[in-house]
Amino acid sequence: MALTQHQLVEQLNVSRGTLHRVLTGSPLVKASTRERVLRELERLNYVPNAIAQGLKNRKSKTLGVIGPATSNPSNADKLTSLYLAAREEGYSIIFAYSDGSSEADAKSIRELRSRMVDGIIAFGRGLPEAAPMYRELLKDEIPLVGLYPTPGVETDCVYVDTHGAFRRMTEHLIGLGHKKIGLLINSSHSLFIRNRELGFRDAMAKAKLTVREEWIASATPYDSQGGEGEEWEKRILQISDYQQGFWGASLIFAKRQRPTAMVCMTDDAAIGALRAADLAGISVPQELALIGYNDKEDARFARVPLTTMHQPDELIGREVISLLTKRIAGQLPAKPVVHALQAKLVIRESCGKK
Amino acid sequence: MALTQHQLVEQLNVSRGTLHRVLTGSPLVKASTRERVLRELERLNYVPNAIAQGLKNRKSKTLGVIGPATSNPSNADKLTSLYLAAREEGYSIIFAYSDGSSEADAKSIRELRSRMVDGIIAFGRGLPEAAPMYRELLKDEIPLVGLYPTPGVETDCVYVDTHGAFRRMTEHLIGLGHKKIGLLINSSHSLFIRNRELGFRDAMAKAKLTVREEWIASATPYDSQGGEGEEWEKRILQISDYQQGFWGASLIFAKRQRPTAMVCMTDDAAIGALRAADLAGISVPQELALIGYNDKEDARFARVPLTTMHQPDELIGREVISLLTKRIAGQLPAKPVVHALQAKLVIRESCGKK
DNA sequence: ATGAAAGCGCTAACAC
DNA sequence: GTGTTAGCGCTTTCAT
Repeated sequence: MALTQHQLVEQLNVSRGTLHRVLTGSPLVKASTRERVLRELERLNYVPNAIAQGLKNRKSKTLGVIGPATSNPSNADKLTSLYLAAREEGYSIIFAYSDGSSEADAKSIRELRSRMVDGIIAFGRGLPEAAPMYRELLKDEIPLVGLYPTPGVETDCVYVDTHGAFRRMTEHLIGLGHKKIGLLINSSHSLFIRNRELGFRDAMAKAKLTVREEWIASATPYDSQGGEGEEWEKRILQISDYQQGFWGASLIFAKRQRPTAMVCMTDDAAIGALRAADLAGISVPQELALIGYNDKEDARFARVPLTTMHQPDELIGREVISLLTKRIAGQLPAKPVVHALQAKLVIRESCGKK
Repeated sequence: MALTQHQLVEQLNVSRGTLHRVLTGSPLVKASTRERVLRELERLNYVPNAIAQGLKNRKSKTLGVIGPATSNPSNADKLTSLYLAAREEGYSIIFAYSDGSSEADAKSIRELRSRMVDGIIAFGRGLPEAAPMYRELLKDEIPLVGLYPTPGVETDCVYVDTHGAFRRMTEHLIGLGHKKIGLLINSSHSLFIRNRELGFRDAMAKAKLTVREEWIASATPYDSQGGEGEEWEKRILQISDYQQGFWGASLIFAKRQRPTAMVCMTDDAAIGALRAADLAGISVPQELALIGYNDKEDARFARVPLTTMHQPDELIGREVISLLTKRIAGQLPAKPVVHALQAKLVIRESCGKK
């Protein structure tokens, strides 16, 4: 069905060598031959067989994407920008979704290795549990770039500095005069989440403000007191950020004393908190300032438009692909490159105008 | 680096034939040999080279996904379920995002053809403009299943019946006693959108209710009166559903007479309308009932939890893959299979409880 | 400037 | 029950 070079050679009366030279733009071809061949190629709509090329070159020109790349709009945007940047460089993307469990990861890794991907991009949340998988990949010397640092894994990484972001969010609130500041977070052990809390605590400490633990709502599955490991992480993931925000905030509102501001894990959590505040008759931002994270579109259209942090998702794709292709080409020193990008504060109404 | 059968054969003291027979589970191998080989395979962590297999078998065991597969949470969910179902069948997914413009489509198609995908899944919105691309694919006899019917294209298709869904949404409102019903829609020429309006009009006609055109807000780019073609579609896409809902509703609220209920294109549009209502001091659902479509998580957490339609996104993946693999295997009659799934009404509060 | 031929890792048909 | 071999479509080296 699809045209092969073999068939082409017959039709065009040239040798495979010449055909190949035309195809690769080598100058060692007579201009008239080149032109004729090119014209025919166009007419016959020849598409080279990337599978055969891959086998021969031992480079498939594909990149694998592993992890929960579609689990939220921000990740989905990253995936899109990854694809666009990869295509510029002649790479295709093999999508190997994984919910982050080790069986799912293992399956995906096997799949990608079998497809001879030239490199892998790992969506992850910085869970220590995921380290063994990454290490296996590194052992095989497959170029790997992470979208969040995984504790105990030394690899290339392009990520948004959530620690710094939450520091700045908290500072924003402090700058607005708030002293009684709460935090809506969850009890995941992922760095992705833990760093948010650390950023918050850092800013509070730096401003010599005391952190009241009762104002930290660390959402936890209803029927349990705490836990760890994959099973635990999975259960946390099952509670949506909205719910975490809603119940977390409701719990805090029930205390004798309330904070005047809350730093929220995500926009969704902030929107959940906003609803809880509405229901409790607490006005935002007058009685309670709320700051979110992600700048998803919903943030702008929340009942009170959310002040939040915007992540440069579009940029991430470019950075990752640029790093990964250089790594594949062996143009990078052995030492892993870690590239932190900064989120940007977007001021809207949920902390008061200004 | 990666182990090949050639190397394996040396280490294991068996022939390629026997190795292959073990690998494919053929019974024509002495049990003891099989066991020994299997054990070694495991120990050495052999992963077959899918590229070489693909070249040899002339089946890459990959499926291409084309179109805006990450552009909204519903599509992203479909992509995930597609991946999971495909993996069950031994297929990998090549992700070829396209915004739906013909250049982007053409690039993606070329990419997928070059990768020898065994089949293609097309995310699309039922735009007549997209027909030529699909037809090119069909001409090459690449199995193709669409996720929405494209006018003028005869191909396998698994989709959610939005026409019926909007009929039922409207009927729900009518059943609640509403007679003055508006519609928030946009001016895309895609079937994906047009069918919603048709469903609405059908239900109104059937109930002998007059459709007041002034209550139909058909969002249009600000600086223009109408248009068509790719450029037009692209501009509409740039206006978010929230904005379309917000401005569309605001426009309707400004009329001398207002509807008592509105059917909204999507949940986001409904949330936009809800905000417009809040700002205009119109209470939902008492003065205005609002019904959305998609049941995205935001719908449940809107200020007034949205009554909406839930799409079986998880199911779609299975259906599509099942259809596509059968088509690839030649187990289907030539006549395209079109499979419409039904969305389900989810009653919450935005139309009044009940 | 052009052509011929070997081989990437795998499968399958055929020989033993 | 096991071994051998030709070739899938392409690239690349070497010869002409």
